[in-house]
Amino acid sequence: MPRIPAAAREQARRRLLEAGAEHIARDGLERASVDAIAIAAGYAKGTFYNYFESKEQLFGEVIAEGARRAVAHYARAGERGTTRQRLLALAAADVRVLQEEEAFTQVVIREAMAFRAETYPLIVGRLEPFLGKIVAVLKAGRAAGEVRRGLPAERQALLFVGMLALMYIQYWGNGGAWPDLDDVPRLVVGMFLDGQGAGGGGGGRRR
Amino acid sequence: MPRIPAAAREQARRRLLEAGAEHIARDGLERASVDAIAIAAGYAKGTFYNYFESKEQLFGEVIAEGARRAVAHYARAGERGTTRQRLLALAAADVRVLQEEEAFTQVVIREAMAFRAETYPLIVGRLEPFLGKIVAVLKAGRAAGEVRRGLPAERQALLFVGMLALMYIQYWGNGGAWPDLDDVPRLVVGMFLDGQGAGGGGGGRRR
Amino acid sequence: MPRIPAAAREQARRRLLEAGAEHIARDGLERASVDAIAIAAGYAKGTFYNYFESKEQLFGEVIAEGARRAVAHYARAGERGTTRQRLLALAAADVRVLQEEEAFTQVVIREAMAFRAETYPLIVGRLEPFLGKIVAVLKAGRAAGEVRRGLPAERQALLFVGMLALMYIQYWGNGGAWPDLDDVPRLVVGMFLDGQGAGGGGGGRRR
Amino acid sequence: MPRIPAAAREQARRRLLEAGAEHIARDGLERASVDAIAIAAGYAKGTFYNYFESKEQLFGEVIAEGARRAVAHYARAGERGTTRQRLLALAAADVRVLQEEEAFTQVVIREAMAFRAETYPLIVGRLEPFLGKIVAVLKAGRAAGEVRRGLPAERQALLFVGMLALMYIQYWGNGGAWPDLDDVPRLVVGMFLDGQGAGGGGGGRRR
DNA sequence: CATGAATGAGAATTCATTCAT
DNA sequence: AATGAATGAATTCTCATTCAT
Repeated sequence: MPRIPAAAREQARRRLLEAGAEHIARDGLERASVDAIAIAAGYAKGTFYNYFESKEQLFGEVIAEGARRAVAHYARAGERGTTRQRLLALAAADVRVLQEEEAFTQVVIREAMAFRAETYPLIVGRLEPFLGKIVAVLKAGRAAGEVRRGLPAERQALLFVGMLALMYIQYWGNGGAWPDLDDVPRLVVGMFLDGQGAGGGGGGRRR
Repeated sequence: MPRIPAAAREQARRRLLEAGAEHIARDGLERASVDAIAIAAGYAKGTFYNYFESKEQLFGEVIAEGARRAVAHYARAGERGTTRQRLLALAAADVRVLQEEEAFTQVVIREAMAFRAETYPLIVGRLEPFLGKIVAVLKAGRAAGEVRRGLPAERQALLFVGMLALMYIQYWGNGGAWPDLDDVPRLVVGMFLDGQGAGGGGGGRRR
Repeated sequence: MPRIPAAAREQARRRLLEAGAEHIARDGLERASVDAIAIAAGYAKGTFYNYFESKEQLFGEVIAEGARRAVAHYARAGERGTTRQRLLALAAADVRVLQEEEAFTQVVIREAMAFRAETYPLIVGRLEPFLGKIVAVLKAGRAAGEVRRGLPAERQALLFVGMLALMYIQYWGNGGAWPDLDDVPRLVVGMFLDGQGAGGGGGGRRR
Repeated sequence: MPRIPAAAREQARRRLLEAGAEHIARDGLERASVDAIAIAAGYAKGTFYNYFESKEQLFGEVIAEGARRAVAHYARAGERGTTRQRLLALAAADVRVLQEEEAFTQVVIREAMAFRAETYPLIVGRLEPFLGKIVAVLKAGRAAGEVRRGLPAERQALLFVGMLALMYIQYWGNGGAWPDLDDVPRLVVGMFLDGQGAGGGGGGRRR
């Protein structure tokens, strides 16, 4: 097994994946063209098929890769502190993923929101590691009396990531005008734990 | 000028609109084919173009019609009671729209979540009447000390509908397994006002 | 036979014919649409087919009508004087036709110039009456020694109308800038009889 | 990058261009179908679009190519002799173009005669080189007293090519029966310089 | 491996023509 | 007679995928 070729091969694949993510994020799966992706990656059309079986397979890989990259960020977050602090850390990690891998994140979120029976479980599956972390934090929080028990922790975790996604959608939808990405963790965690009713804890002070 | 045609014409248009909503909801705008829509409506391909200028125009009309039908439901909701009660009524109205016009609602939500710069403002515009109602309730709630003031009421309203959409997405995404649509108003309003932290009211009173 | 209906019918037909000539002149046979023609004539699409079997048939009728109207003008021209004078009168009659029936004339000339084996004989046939007049003049001219005998008079006549058409084409082709239509008879007859060589008469001074 | 392809590609393009010229010459731009052209060239429909952006672009290229091929023939004609001899040589060169590139020539002439504001200047532009040659000959002829000065030389040149076109149209219109193409230069130059009046060399009675 | 020419299924759209009212 | 809704054949153009070099 030649060592360099394997690396070279991996690099070509990576470039195609990145280009694919960008095009699919910008144009959607249908409109993104294999030709344009290959060229953006610096290859000719035919080369694409040396690395991916089809456009759909690329799409799956983009989602997988997006999830993989996210997990790397989550790994070091949410370990310590109160439930609120740990959730803030997880949300901040997610925002960092968005900032560093915007195209991949957009593809994942857009597809998640398309709630197509074919891809929805796939995506939930991919998000599993992140969700798992959140669930762990929430369960600890429930044990500590910091989190309500009305819903299963797994549902709560889905709501949490859903609220993150809502923020991103707003952010993308109005061209970055609101919210400031740095505010997102505080906003989401505040919303998630306290709600907008007047009863709860201290909503959103400082940042 | 024929005598019945005005009505007949309207009915044909309606059938195409319904079929269009269903196909676009199921397949997305790109994948939905004019041919299939026309046939599903009981017409030949060419007939479609006697009623709509293009697939894109149909899409716009589907969204407009979806918004129109929704508004009719909202009209009678949210008039009286505490903020919580009024929000429950508004959410219930939205759920009723979903139940009665599932395809139209799916198209609107899916497109809203696709956050495409071209359609996002359009959709927000269409939702204006509903948002307006929510904003009014929230402002009254803020005046009564029942709603927090950390965010502008308009942002809060967007979060509220966003959370409704999240529920629908879950609902569609796992084939109707959860949540039960009848629970959605309570879930969303509870989440929106109280959050999942342990501080607030008693989370889930059953129904 | 009801008298008025017959007249009404004739009038409807006439309006469709005029509208047809204009649209075909402007857009060409392919691009001209039956729908647009009918509407321009003040009728609905279907009515067109009460008067013409098809768009192609309309086209034939437009050509026939164009020729018919032209003949009416020629009828009174070219009767007397020298060959040159008589040709001038015929050319002037032709120019008058152009001015009064521009759409019909354009259709006829454009189609003649498309030299399609299917329509070319048809058109030549339609032009027969005009050509006949010219041939008569030319034959008299040949007898009088005013016209050369190198070619059959029929060929000469075709050249003569061809040269008229060339002038019209220039006229239409550059938006009416040149030649002035009033100059056309003098230009064409001068060209036809004298050529541009230096031998002959004095080309073209004033008019 | 393949080794031969440059040549192969050029050849494919050429075949499509030829087929396009033939179909457009026979059927006109509207009626000619991309599908039929591709098949006539020995390719599948889609291949056409690897070489041309649209049918309209092909059309433009056919005209350009027609002009290009013509210019090559003109290059060596009309250099020496009397005005009559030089015009004969130019006309002969044009006839040779017609014979060798009949389809291209037909397209150019048909389109020129359709006097459409969009293409007319284009075509006149393409003919520029040929017209320039004629103008040069005519100007020399005027200086030598062999050509009349009634019209600008540029107009005279247009008349000259117009008369050539008239001959071709007759030729095509009646299936090649008349005139014999070899006679065309003599016919056209005779007509152009001397006209059909009886004066011949010197016989022009003025008016 | 890379390339890019060739392919052909598919999609949108147009429009002449028919025909029931 | 007039109407205009319905039709479907035809056309242009796109693009994922294959494959010979």
